[in-house]
Amino acid sequence: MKLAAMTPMQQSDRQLIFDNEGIKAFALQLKKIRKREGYTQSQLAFESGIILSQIARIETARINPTLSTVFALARTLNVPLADLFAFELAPKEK
Amino acid sequence: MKLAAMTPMQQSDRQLIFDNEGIKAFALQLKKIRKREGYTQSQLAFESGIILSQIARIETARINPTLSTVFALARTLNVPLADLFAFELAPKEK
DNA sequence: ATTAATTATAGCACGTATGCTATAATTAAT
DNA sequence: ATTAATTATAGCATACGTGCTATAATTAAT
Repeated sequence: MKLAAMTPMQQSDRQLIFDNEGIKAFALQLKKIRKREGYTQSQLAFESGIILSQIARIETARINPTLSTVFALARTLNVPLADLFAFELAPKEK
Repeated sequence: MKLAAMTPMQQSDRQLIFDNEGIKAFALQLKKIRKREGYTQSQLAFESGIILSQIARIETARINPTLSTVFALARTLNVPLADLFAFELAPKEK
């Protein structure tokens, strides 16, 4: 029996967005600033309350972090938010 | 019978962060820039692909948006990311 | 005052961010 | 070469962001 026959397997038509380009750019930016400020992932994790594995996931662009997470990192690194976002997004082609 | 007796009701000890202050500041900033750029929520929704209700939720600081969402908004509004984050977070007290 | 436009709220389903814990892989130090 | 430190990966449970649809509330226009 074919698997498809028993499992409906209907995928959602609705698409969530994962902005690969932006997420990668942010990952780089965070890593850069973290090092610039002399933090290891481990220290940053401890002081910010964001778990280490999560910081690694962010810096390797595996996930799409929330603002609260980013805010916690910026606060700990003691840098303006704008610093973490000082990179260019490719403009939307219309 | 007491409700507590039948339902375990054990809440997770783990705490997720919702940075109320930051989320509120971002909400204001988005609203400000959206208007400055002459967009209604509805237009912004349509062009960015972010659903209207979601934009309202963001501007009323009900949710903690993801970076991909913010990136989509910045792209549509055609403003640098740093603009959306041009506000101060209260420094972390240690 | 009515009507239209805009913004806000509500509830649901689904996907995924996060915390947690453990381990592997990589890099730095000795 | 070993050891230590740092970073990356994995799998799970839980919370919650997002899309979707519908409706209410508010504000602007006539």
